[in-house]
Amino acid sequence: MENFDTVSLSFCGGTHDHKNCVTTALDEAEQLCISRGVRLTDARKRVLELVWESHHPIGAYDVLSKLSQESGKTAPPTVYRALDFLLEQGLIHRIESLNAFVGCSHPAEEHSGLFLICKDCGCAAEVHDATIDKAILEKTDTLGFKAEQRMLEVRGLCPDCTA
Amino acid sequence: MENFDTVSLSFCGGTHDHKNCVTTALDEAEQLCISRGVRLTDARKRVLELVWESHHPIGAYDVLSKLSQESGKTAPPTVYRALDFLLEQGLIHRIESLNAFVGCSHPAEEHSGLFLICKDCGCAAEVHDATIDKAILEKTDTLGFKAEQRMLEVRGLCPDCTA
DNA sequence: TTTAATTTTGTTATGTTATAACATTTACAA
DNA sequence: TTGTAAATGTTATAACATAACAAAATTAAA
Ligand SMILES: [Zn+2]
Ligand SMILES: [Zn+2]
Ligand SMILES: [Zn+2]
Ligand SMILES: [Zn+2]
Repeated sequence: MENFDTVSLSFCGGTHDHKNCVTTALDEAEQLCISRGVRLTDARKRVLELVWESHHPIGAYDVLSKLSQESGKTAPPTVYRALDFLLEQGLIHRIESLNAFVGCSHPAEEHSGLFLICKDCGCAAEVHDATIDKAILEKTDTLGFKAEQRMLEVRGLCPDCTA
Repeated sequence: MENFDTVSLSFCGGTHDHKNCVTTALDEAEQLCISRGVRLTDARKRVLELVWESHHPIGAYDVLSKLSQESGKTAPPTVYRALDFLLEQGLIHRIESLNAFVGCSHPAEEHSGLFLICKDCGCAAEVHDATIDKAILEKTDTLGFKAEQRMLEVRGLCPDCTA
């Protein structure tokens, strides 16, 4: 977890077989839910798939309109319930500054990522860094603040858009 | 900028003369705007005051309803324009995970804070840490990502609510 | 000091994101 | 198979934010 993970990196540049990313993610999600004794229902699985199929963070209402196209009229709670489930299970992340969601490529381990969001091409890469994690933890500990959840998002230009 | 600043700390605990905090912040804002050649109009100043008067991050529509109470019917753009101005000038910060705003107590220097948000009492403290800043900067630099804006928010329990 | 340009504010309407509340169906186990 | 819990459907509404254009106020120029 020390660099851009391959999937996220590919979002902003070279070609890759993204279908493969999606199926891999869905398979892993399926296994994970079984091992946890929770139900990855068809609706939830389809929402996860739609999030993964998007090459950018996707909003709840974009998911909704895709669902409506394929399954007829669908209402917001359907989507939000699925997204909530996926968030709880760590299968997706929410990007607060975009009100949007991205798939997580290592849902098995609990973690807080750093999201690099390109203001030009719109891609969002999830990266991890132990030094950052440690620095934040030490600060909150020192202050007597009991941290439970963290969001770290950086807006700027990705390598592809800087050139 | 190494610890909880006094103002923020006081939000979650002991009593303090918050009126004093507000007037200090308003005075500093006034000076800063003059020195920058931008106009802190009555409307903008009043919104800044309302944000400061709140002991918690305050939402745009809460500001709106206070304005409406005192000045008669007011529309959302009035508030959002003022908030946008204040954000541009660094006089307030936006907490993305709450869709809410807090006053900044050192608007003269450009900076990115770490916001500690108590899920129990709702207070939000802005703190700063050079180690964190450096760790994030190094990571983005290494990845060739040109960072422009950073959002770092931690949810949990503040010292007062932990006890 | 009138005029012109620019900035700020007013106003109406609408777009976007998210949840409450309650009914129905489905899955699963006793 | 029947009771229970979980998941989904449905309707309505809440909460957050901006587009577009008109009017007023400020500033700069003539
Ligand atoms: Zn992740
Ligand atoms: Zn880019
Ligand atoms: Zn600040
Ligand atoms: Zn607290």
